[in-house]
Amino acid sequence: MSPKQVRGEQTITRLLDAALEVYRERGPEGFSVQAVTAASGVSLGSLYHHFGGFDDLAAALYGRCMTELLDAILDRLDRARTARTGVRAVVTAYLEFVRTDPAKARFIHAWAYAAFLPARAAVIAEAKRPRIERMMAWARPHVAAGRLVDLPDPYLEMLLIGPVAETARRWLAGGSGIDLERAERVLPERVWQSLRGPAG
Amino acid sequence: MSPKQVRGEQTITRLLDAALEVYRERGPEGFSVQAVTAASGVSLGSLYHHFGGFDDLAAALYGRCMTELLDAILDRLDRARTARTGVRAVVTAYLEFVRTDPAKARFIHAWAYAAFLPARAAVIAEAKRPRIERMMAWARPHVAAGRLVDLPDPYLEMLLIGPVAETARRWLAGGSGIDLERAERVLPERVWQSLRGPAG
DNA sequence: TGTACATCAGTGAACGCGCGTTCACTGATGTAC
DNA sequence: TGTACATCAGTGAACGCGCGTTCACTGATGTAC
Repeated sequence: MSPKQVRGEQTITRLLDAALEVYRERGPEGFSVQAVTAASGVSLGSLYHHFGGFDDLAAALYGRCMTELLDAILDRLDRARTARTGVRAVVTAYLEFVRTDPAKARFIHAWAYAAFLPARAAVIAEAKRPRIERMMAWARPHVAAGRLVDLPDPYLEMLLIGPVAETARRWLAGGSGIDLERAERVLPERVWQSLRGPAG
Repeated sequence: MSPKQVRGEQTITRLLDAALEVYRERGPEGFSVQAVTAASGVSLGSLYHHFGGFDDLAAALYGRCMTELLDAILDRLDRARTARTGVRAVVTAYLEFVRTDPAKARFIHAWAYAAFLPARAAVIAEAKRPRIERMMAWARPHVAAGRLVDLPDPYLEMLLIGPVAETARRWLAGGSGIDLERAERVLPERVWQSLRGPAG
């Protein structure tokens, strides 16, 4: 997890790449150490040299996927000028990410639940916090100006992410008549309506 | 799963009760056939007499929990007179359910993801469909009158359930500064804002 | 520049544990005449 | 009402598979003088 040589860094990358690939192709059932080592060409012992256990590898992959998702969102958010376009950008970026890379999205959603144990929850929160914080920092001036509703951060986040996260989950679970592109057209404005403040 | 004697019905109930209890006390890690048989006092063979496999038992438990949740919501919805109070009732009822019986809520959220396999997804959808349909039937006249926004059913559902589901998930995962009672005060009105139509 | 040593990285056979599942069986309940 | 038979329900020891993990080892890279 903290290699001292470049070679080690590369091995870790190869493992995480292979892990995602395994998950993409065989789903949660086929996601195992043996499958990952086979797919990566890295030996079992080497995997254990870099990770404390298989769960740590999964946590690392989760962190990587989550970081990508949040960065994709933040990238869009930075270019938004108004409160409304900002909110819409977040929703759109999330849905686009899911559509573009369903495997990563699926891993994120599936794995949030292995995160029941407090120990892992902390690691995960650590990866997310600075980026969520940036999102909230973006919101703050809009809240102050009354363009966004004045709520404690977590509830703002839930309203912003809830509908898209649920939509993603349903779509990833298959069927259920959800079309992501339609969601991209329909949801952003509605989420904005839930978040606009008295001056918005 | 379809017993021909009352005795069988009782055994199934005992198994499902025990399964929930095991899940409540030992979490997903400790959720196993052996644990369930031990907790229920029902023998392994008997469990397999009634269920095709352990997954089927889990699916049955999921169905039972989900039904309870949806019924709790529908019960509140039936007593709502306006579009606004209806939307608020759904949000409140969901959060109350989570607060009252976290184990059931946790099982629902955790298990929605074992449902990746199409076969099980169908079973689950079957349990939910009539009740979701009732929710949507409630919405339809309000949509027609312009009091609720005119969206295809799935997206309406996502906007209605998304923020609460995500809130529940976070709260169940522990920490993250979410207080359910505060959510009950704050979210309903915001969800309503996202769903109100031009005449609402 | 060369050598000796320490640390990091990688190897893969072997292991043990716990899981879901099976199976040959006994006991209880229902049914037909 | 009593008896014979069929089906349903329940039992628990035993099994095998696949999983994550360990470990004694070799090879590669970095460092000190």
